[in-house]
Amino acid sequence: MTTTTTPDVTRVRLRNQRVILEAAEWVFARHGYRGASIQAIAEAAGLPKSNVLYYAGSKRELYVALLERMMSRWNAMLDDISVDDEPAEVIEGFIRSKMALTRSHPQGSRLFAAEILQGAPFLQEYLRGELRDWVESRARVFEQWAQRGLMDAVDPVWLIFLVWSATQHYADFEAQVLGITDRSSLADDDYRSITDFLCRVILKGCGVVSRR
Amino acid sequence: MTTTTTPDVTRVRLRNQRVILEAAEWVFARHGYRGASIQAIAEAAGLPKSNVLYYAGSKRELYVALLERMMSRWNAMLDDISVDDEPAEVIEGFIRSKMALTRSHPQGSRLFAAEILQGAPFLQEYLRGELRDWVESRARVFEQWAQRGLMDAVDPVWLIFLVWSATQHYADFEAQVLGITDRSSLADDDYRSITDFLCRVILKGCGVVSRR
DNA sequence: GCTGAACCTGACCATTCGGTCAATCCACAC
DNA sequence: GTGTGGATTGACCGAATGGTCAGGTTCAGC
Repeated sequence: MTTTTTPDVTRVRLRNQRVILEAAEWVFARHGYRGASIQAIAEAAGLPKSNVLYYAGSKRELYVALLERMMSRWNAMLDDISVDDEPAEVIEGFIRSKMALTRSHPQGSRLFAAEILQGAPFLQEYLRGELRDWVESRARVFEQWAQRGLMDAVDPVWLIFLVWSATQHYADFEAQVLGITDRSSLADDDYRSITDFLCRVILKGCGVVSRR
Repeated sequence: MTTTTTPDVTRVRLRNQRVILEAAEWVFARHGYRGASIQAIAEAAGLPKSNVLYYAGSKRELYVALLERMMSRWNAMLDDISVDDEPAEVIEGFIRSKMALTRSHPQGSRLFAAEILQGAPFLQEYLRGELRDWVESRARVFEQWAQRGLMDAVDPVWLIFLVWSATQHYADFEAQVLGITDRSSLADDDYRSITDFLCRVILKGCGVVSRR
């Protein structure tokens, strides 16, 4: 079984790494990179501080690992589209997949928000690289749709930001949403209601017409 | 030259308090409550740490003072409306005033975001109190407008959150917006373009009709 | 049951944290 | 001058920070 230099991937290793990542995501999302302490992460994970550092290496490595995990989830969502696709389907799918990501990984969304809030020191490259390319390629398709009269001629970049912000909100500002709506948590029904609302308003607001 | 109980020594006091508040808002917005250090605030203000504490009292007092300043700006924006008002005017004014707040006080917006991200420990009361009341009173008006056929029957609370999130985004996620759009800052023209986009899409998306 | 690698962790380190305090500075009224 | 009261700040405190390390335990493979 033993083959390379990397330590054996034991069951206990996987379990501890998972526990540590979950705890760290929670603490980093709540308090940001600087505000998070390894001691707090260790307590959330139910492990001694030394044990956390044994697996994580360092605070920075742990943080970067979490960002990379979240970025890979983002990338899995960023499918490509073609001008021949159906605008309504694409934009609705865009909203729904982004909302699903917010719903399934609220901690990761908040971690991302905290990273951007501090000026995105670890994500500059990603933002100015592949994410920008993805936005621009989508923007070109939206513009072509507008030229063909399939939707209004709105700025496609602002439209993308609108979808991102409107969905992201329910993770990042959850405390505000819960406080104002007098809930202790958002249920599946709430998310369905919000998603339907956003699809309806944004599609109509952009004048998206179905080709069918 | 006024010679009452407060001599012009207060000028020094006011100046330092202002400088400290600005520096603290920047650091707190970037790193959150825990992640911000008084030393960092002092350096940003160009003052010794002791001097910052002399005026601020404590880290907590400084943070609370900043939150209160930001909340008073929020409240100044939260005008009341009546069912007899013009829906298009009210909602457009709502979007524009929120966007203006984002534009004029991005640091304060980010501070607010960081506070919510950490679970709003200092703002629970405000969120569950006057802000909730304001949202509910607005929501009732929106519902009446929908009953009268002046706009679509969308959930008014989700609509309010949509406006908040879409505008807030350009302060909180500024680093992302700048990275993706390849800008070094957002100009007045950009803000005008974004605001017009949001008014157009959201008004149309809610089916707001003018009574005129 | 032996062995070695992986796992675990209390003790420790230098630095930074929020905060205190006494000494000093300084502008102005007397 | 001299007193006065706020403004200033370096020195200092105990606690917490990220990180290291030595010495221990556990356990699978032989």
